[in-house]
Amino acid sequence: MLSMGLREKKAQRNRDRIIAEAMALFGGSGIGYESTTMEVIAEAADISPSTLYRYFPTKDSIVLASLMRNTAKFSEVFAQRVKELPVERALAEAIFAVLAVEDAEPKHALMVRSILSQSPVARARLWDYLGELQFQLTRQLAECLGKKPDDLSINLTARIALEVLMAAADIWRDSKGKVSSRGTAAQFMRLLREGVVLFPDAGTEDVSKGAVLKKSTKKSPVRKIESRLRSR
Amino acid sequence: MLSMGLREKKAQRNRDRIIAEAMALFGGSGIGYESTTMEVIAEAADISPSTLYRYFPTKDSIVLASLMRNTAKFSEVFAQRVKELPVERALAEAIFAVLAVEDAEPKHALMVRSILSQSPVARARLWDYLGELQFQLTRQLAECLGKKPDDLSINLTARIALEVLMAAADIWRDSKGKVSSRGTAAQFMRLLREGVVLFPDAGTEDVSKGAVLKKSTKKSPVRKIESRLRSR
DNA sequence: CATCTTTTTGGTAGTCACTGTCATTTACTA
DNA sequence: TAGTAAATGACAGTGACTACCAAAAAGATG
Repeated sequence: MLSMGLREKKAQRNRDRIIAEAMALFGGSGIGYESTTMEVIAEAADISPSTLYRYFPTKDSIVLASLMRNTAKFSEVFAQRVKELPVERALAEAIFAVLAVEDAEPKHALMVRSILSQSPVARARLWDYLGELQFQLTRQLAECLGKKPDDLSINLTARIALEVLMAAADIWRDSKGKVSSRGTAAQFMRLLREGVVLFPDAGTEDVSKGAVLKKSTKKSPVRKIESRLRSR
Repeated sequence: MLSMGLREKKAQRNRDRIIAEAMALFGGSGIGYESTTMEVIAEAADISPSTLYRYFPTKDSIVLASLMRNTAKFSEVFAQRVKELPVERALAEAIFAVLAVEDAEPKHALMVRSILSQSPVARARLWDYLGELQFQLTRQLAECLGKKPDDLSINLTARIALEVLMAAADIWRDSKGKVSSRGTAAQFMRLLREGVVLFPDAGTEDVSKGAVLKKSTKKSPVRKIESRLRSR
């Protein structure tokens, strides 16, 4: 019961075969993402279109399956490293780990990026997936630091971490693999550490008037609560 | 010649009518995004499907047109304010300006967000649009600060600014409009200013070995702002 | 091994977003 | 008023994706 039966083995074989054939058709020496129909993919993988749709409900899910093999590293590495390292180090290493995978297989990574640039829907899926990653990371960070998941500083940190990851990958892709993505990420981290952030340290109050958080009441004369809330 | 002829007037009327009818059908008391076919929209707007496709090449472009009316404020306000204010203030005001528009029309904003959650393709378009915004902002910032557009600190600043904008909007949406988006944005800015950023100040080099960028040889002054690292 | 059940597969028909073409109508112009 | 260029609408596709049903394959049971 524990070992895979003939059924599951076949299914796994089919899944791998579909991804391989599809990616070959999509990028590189193939015919491009848009002009590769699901029928063609099915034919290349020796199954019927119906069955293909049963394995992958949408065309872009094939690309996503390929992409997730890389990004899955993130949460994994972070969860492991955070046990023995300070949070910020674990975060950095998780970022480097994902980028290292892409560095190791530049052809595959560039192909995925190429497909992404061809298909808005694929991009949408990636975005959704990043949202999930962010959600997950937020919870992990909250747990490590003993804060609530809806803490704004946690939220911001998770967002920025993933933004650094994406930014480094973007710049790497734009340079066609010439600049090291890990180097770029390291520079971003240094910039963050040094405080490049361009935000005013005063005067935001008048612009964001009425910016009271949560259930703070409608009592108008409590302007000072604002500063108390934000000074923490 | 300069004044709009009958043709352009009619076209404008059609555009407005299409957007209005479509948005009514998509959200709120309508029948939802997916189940509203282009044919139905055409019928509601009193034109043929062919003509509808001539006005809006894709279904999601109708949503996007509605969304852009808000986000267009960003570059506009920034370009204007940066003339008389320091860059960081102008950036903050641009963010607040966009959020203010959403605050002013919460029903419309929530509807757009609802549609976005229904359609991956619409999300993809929004993402693409954000990419353009980021590109534009990067150039604007570079010009203001006298740096090259491919400067990493510029790149990072633009990304973070838009991330703050999106984050505030996200949180506002998740709270169904209860928390002030401008207040949240202000808090994010404060956190950034105080240096919440969780990144190590040493040891990144060994992980990102070989990560040498153009002029990265320049060793920067080590400012340890990190003393305030969130260790609570 | 034969039989029964469950899962997997393939085929068929349909919906809908979107494209291309072409004749017709409509707004502008000489 | 006639002529031109643009806008429109009808029609016929293509391709992603869905729903449905019958046949084949895998597993369980006698």
